[in-house]
Amino acid sequence: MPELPEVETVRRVLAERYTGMTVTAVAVGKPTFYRAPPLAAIKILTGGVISAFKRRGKYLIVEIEGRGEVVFHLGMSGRITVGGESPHVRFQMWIGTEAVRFHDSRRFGRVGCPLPKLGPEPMDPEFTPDYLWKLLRKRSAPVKALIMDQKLIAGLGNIYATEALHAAGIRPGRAGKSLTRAESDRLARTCREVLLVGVEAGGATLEDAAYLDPLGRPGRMQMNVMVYGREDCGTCRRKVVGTRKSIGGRASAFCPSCQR
DNA sequence: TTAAATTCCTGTAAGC
DNA sequence: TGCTTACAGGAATTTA
Repeated sequence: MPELPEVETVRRVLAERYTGMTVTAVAVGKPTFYRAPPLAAIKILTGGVISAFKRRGKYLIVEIEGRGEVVFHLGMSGRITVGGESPHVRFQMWIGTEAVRFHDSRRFGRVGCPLPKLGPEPMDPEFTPDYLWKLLRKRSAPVKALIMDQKLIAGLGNIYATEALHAAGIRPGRAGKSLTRAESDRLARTCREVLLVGVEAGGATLEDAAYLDPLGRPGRMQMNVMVYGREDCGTCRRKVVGTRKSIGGRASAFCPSCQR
């Protein structure tokens, strides 16, 4: 599922290919994909010149010269492709002669939604060890739920939160306030690192809801995954412990040996 | 204020 | 083989 590195990879491909070009036409898919058609988005995009593709957390933003921005969220099964058919096309725009399509089988994605309030991204300057420490020290919620809360930190989903906690040697179910200052500092560093490695690798293409970039290319982050979706820990080879729907209503995994 | 539960939706996999 | 059921996921919304 697309998290920050996957969305960033999509953004880079689109920016490289289409910045400065005109959106010649727009079409929406089945009405069932929308509670209400994204009329404002259609109006902004149609005939507009793309000045930039931006990203905030897991949100992709298309900026149209002199008109404003249109926000996309890929949800968990959302994909953007250049050309490419599927029964799940919910939005498409023609840029030059190419059709850029938004597919979304599970319909958790959004087109033309408002950009919500988001916390800093782990690579932002304001995401300091102090910032994370102040956030965790008074909270009783599981640390994994806290670092996945987009209002607090933007960009981490289940895969990267799981990996950051593993790299920091912290169990996901621990209360935020149970972490020591040293653990919190370590986690601040690993949150940033896993995302940077993810971006560098072009995202993670795992078996479930496999992510591909707009040109159909897989990412390479799965090579670096140590616990998420694995049977054995990539560090010590011991059996990974998985729990379902336990933390923040989501499945969790950790290595009982590396994460004390 | 915070935390937990519920909702949305469908492809996939497991079980009978 | 064909059917039913449970479950995964992000974020908005509701309830406690």
